[in-house]
Amino acid sequence: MIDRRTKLREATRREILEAAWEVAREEGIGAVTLRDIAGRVGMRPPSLYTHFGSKMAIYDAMYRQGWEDYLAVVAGLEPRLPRQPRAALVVVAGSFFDFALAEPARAQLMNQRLVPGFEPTAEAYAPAVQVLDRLRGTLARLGADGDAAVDLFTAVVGGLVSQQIANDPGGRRWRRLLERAMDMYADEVGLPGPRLTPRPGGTQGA
Amino acid sequence: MIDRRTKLREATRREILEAAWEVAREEGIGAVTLRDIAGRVGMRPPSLYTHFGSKMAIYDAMYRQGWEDYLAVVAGLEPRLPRQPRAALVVVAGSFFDFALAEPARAQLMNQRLVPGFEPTAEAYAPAVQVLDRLRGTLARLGADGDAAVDLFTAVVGGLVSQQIANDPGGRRWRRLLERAMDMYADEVGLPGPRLTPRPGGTQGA
DNA sequence: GTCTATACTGTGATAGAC
DNA sequence: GTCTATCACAGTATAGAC
Repeated sequence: MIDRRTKLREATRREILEAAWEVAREEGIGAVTLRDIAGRVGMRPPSLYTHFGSKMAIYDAMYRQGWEDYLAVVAGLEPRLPRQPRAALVVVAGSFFDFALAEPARAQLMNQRLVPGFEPTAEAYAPAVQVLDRLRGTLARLGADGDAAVDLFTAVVGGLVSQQIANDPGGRRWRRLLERAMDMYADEVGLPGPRLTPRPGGTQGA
Repeated sequence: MIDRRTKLREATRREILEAAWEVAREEGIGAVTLRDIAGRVGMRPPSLYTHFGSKMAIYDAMYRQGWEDYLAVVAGLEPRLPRQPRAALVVVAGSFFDFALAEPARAQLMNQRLVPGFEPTAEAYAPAVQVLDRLRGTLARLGADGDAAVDLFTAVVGGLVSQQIANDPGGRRWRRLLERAMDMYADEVGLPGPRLTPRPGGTQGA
């Protein structure tokens, strides 16, 4: 039964989460304090405990929201992936890269263990698992089968993203390597099709 | 002039750092408190300020020590690298991987921004730069030239390490992919020599 | 120079009045 | 549901004992 009261509660929760994202964007995900959040929604800090059981519960809801948002991105992407496996690979990896770089604070919460002591609950982790399941299916359809292929993919894309955030925030130094990295990966797992980028030593050398 | 007093000071600093590493190992790098450290060395928390200007200064010294230790590993490794470029690649990447996995707390301090607000000073960052310079030289000697080759290498190896720490701590799920990842990388940058691992689809398929 | 005692500020969290 | 008041604990600063 969803009556008016629970709807109002939901609205307040959303308002609190939106304020938390604002603080995270401006101050960094680790610098979020209950006072900052409360100030933005016009509450005293203890009042937040009416809506969230703890600060970790707020992080948990943010984590879940981040993965739900990206799950929506992936779901919208899938029906219109390019037919060429390599081009599709670039679209999939690029969507993750750009989603992460659009809000580094969110990406750090979702992918790194930037908040000491924070572990997502099973419910909050669920959409992340769905994203991984979809990825597994997409890779298999493109011709990359098996756990190892998935693990290698997440390592390569995740590595590019975290290098970009850590060492060239706001730039594109590792973003520019994404197409080449996908060619490298496609060659390794045996995807068909011509390379999208020239192999550096191959074309101009001997 | 290094008299007895400054030597004692140095010893105390080392003792404090060792205690800090202990806490980091047991509780996690983000859970280190001055009270914990002080307790282990038999001091009151404010006394630590005689030896370190702030908690961040302790993190800074730890960061520097971590990279100095790994620099020593790399320096000891270099004279006896295998002649085969691919085998050498595996040794270099493996040394980083194993160094990181031996103490995840140290790796998180060194590679991720796990401590909110912590930025290494230029002095502490210096050994990290030296490691990167050596890596650049080593890769070039093996036949992988240019910034892109270095950036791709750090992304791949860093990605494997962070996936391992985050998603399979204590296991070897991504560690097992290291040789194959180095073959993949070697193929991409055009290193000579036969593959160390069989290409999955190539040998048993058509 | 080195450490202690004390205190100040800010944090997440709880209890109880309204 | 929100408030005030309060707590325990964090990092930090300073004054003073030795």
